[in-house]
Amino acid sequence: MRLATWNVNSIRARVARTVDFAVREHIDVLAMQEIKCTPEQFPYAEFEAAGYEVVAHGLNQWNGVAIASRVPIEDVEHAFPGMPGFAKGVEGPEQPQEARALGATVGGIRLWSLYVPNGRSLGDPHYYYKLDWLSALAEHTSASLAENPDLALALVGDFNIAPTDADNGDPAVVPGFSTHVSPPEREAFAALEAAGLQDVVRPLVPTGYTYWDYKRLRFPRNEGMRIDFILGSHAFADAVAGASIHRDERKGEAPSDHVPVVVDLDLAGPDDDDRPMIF
DNA sequence: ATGTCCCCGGTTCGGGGA
Repeated sequence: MRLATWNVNSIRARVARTVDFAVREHIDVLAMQEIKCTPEQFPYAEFEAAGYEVVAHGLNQWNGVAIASRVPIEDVEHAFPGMPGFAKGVEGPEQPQEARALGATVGGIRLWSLYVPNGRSLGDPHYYYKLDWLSALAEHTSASLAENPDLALALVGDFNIAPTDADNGDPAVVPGFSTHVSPPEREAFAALEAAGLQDVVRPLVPTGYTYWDYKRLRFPRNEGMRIDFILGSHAFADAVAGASIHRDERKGEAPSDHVPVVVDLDLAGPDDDDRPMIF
């Protein structure tokens, strides 16, 4: 099975590109972030014509997450337990949850398509929201794996954190002044690993960015960031047979500012490979 | 160069977000 994650930066603006990629790369399950639409607005027809079922979670023009799959999508959740909410100028527990997490079981994997809050700037209420959100995510991960240590759990998406200095090539993102690289954010990312997850792509693709700002020629200069990840439990990681970061998807007409991250999985069970066999 | 791109409201532009 082939699993991908991609912050598409508006699915309506990029549906042809997104489906073309999924078909061309034989993606079985595609987790998307920043669909920027409601389920009513989602362009289902293009995905269905290519053989994908879609579950979408979006509340308005902001955020939004979805999963497209060629295998059945089951047990959908629109937030993980304990997920904090946020609203500008609103304090306390009455803050509404945003459309940043979509959980589903696909092909025996418990999958979360995640769009971690950006943080905006150090000290901004959104920055503390980001840290709280990640802390709750680590709590949920710990609880899930405590209940079933052999769960094939995958947290995928845009984490909005560059875990190491090598993951930041954007000269505007300055340690000490910028989000994405601050010690608390990196500690929050490490806490996900401590909860029982590992970055299954980095051992196979040690270098490379997944995002380049639209501004200031960041892509031609290759001044990007590695902020999109596939984190898996040991049962998931054991099935990983390959990985790739599709840098070319940042090229051409009207690209997203992020590119797809892909893993190939060797899963137990019946042959789920839809590619033609060649002898 | 606050340098781009996307959404919305309700319209040819400003605001918000990343």
